[in-house]
Amino acid sequence: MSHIQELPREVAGETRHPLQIEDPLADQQIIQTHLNDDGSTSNYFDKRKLKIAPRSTLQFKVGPPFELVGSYNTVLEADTLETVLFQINPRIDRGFDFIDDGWVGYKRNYFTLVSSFETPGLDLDTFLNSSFKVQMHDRHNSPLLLVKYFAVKIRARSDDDRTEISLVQHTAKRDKGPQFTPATCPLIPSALPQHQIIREASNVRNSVKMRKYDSTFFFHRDEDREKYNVHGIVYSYPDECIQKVARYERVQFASSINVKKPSQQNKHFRLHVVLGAVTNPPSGSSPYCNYDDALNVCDEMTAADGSREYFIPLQEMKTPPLIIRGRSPSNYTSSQKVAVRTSSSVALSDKNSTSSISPVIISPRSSIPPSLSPPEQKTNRSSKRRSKVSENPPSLSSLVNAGVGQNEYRTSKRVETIEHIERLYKEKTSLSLRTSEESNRCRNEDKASDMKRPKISRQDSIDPKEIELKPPTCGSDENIYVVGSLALTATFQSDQNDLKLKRRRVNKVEARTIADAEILKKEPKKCLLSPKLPAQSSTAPPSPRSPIEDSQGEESFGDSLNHDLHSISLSILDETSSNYRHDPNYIHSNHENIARSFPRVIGETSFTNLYVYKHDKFRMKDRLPSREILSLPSQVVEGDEFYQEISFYRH
DNA sequence: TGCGACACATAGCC
DNA sequence: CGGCTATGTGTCGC
Repeated sequence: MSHIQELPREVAGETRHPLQIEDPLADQQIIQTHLNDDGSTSNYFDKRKLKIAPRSTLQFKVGPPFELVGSYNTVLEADTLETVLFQINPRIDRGFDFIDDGWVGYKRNYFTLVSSFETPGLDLDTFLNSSFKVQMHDRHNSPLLLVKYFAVKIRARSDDDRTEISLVQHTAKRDKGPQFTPATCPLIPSALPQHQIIREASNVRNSVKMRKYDSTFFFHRDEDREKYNVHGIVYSYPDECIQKVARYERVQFASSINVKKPSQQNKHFRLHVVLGAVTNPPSGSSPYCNYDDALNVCDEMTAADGSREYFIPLQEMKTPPLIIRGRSPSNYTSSQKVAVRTSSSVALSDKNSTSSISPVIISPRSSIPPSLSPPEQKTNRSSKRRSKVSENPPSLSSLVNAGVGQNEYRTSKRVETIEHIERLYKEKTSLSLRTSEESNRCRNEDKASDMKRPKISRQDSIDPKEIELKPPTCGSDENIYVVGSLALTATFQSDQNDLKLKRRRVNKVEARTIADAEILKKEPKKCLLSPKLPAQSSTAPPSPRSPIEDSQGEESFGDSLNHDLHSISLSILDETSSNYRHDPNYIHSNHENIARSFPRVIGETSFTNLYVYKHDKFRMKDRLPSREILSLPSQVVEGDEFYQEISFYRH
């Protein structure tokens, strides 16, 4: 089903909010939410400005779309000699945020890249029972080589000087476990599991859950031995358990990379996914020795049994340029940094507390005067550092929370989570939110600021319906307080019942991004043509339901999806115009109590791999001109000419 | 200055 | 619910 068809008319149709869409303040939204194909969301935020807990589901997000680099050598079905078509199906599921029109990752953090491949027009059983030969395009006399198996591998390279960049992978044990280079992954054709499935399956240890996901990720050829031809390719794969999806999790760029050019400009990197056919070397002299180094046509590998194998590339895709932020402290903090002081855990655990007050104060790190900071403790490596939370000086607590009472102080290093904030609402606790400047002002001019904002008091309960998604205004409006993408507008309106109502509506809403609206506006015809391949449409589940067959007994996809949506429901908006812009004069109506915003311009195709299937050739089409900066085309079709960027593999 | 190593914090998993 | 696990990132010291 096409996203486009689900578009509410108000958004798809016309230029309903042209001014709002252009609002430069939209760029300052702290969290940009994008609806993924499967109904889950990707929440993009700048880690300089917002710290989210390492295990938060908000750390999962769909990364940049891949574009075709090229298709290379040809594979023929051995009996019919028909050409086999291939389609790599990659996606990034963790580690890259869309910030300021660019895709940004962190050198220290993991990313996840998953990929499957498909053979359009060739069903799986036929594939498994068939034999395949690969023909080298650049050698007239090249023999047809029998394909042992198909495999994908990933590579990274600098976009500026074209050098290859090492990738490293960790196990879940990280420092305590081994490091290794992402392996070439033998694969059989399969659809790519949806983003939500990758999330759910990311750290599964429970055997029931492992079984639940087994058929999604693995094919066991020996479980149905009679069904498959022992001469089919399925029996030349190296293992009984064959992966259907390559999951490269916990991947990082080599720690030695320089993320900036000598000029201090950001370097750009790209991640590549290469599908290849793996063969044995032909008997006698290897015809590849010439190719390997000079033309980089194929790579020699060593099989598990020690024999030589060759990886013959068939197709390659790559991301748009990626910015990698290094370890510089500036990449972890800024004057705009949003941190949170919350006693949520206290409020949540201290059921006996008579206080309903749970302040959440946003302030920059710099808002804590050094004199108020806990005294520095010089520690040796041998002694554990003390907990920053448990040893907060009470004097600071009383200062920061003056007039609030028994709330525990949290340092600005504390992680903010949307879940935290939402939980506070759910528990009907109060909260007050501040921008950094506001926080400072509050401490320094407490009474004065209270007078400036007579409607808001830290003792008052703030109704969730007063929450709006707004850009951080940093004091431009005294009645707006910002937390993440949330802004509280000072008002006395309060109606707890509305919350449940809104939540329900939020879960039903078919959210669209303004991005989609804008792209539709600019390129209505191109966008209405589905960018998806027929194969993608036919292999993808028709609805956001789990494709996993035996899922009883486990939390359903829908349930977990609801959790996920629930946790970010405050970011999910309808098409009301007031949700698209910062409007300090906005007056709440009963109709629209929870503001919702999708200000970032990200088109649907930003998250769809950029290729089209056409005349037995894959071509990168010059689509999405308004956002072409995201993915400079590696291939351009102009008239009958076909221009292609030089790739890892030259032909 | 940047990196390896260790440490802390915190949500998810079981 | 409590303990364990995984992972973003703070920090030390070279």
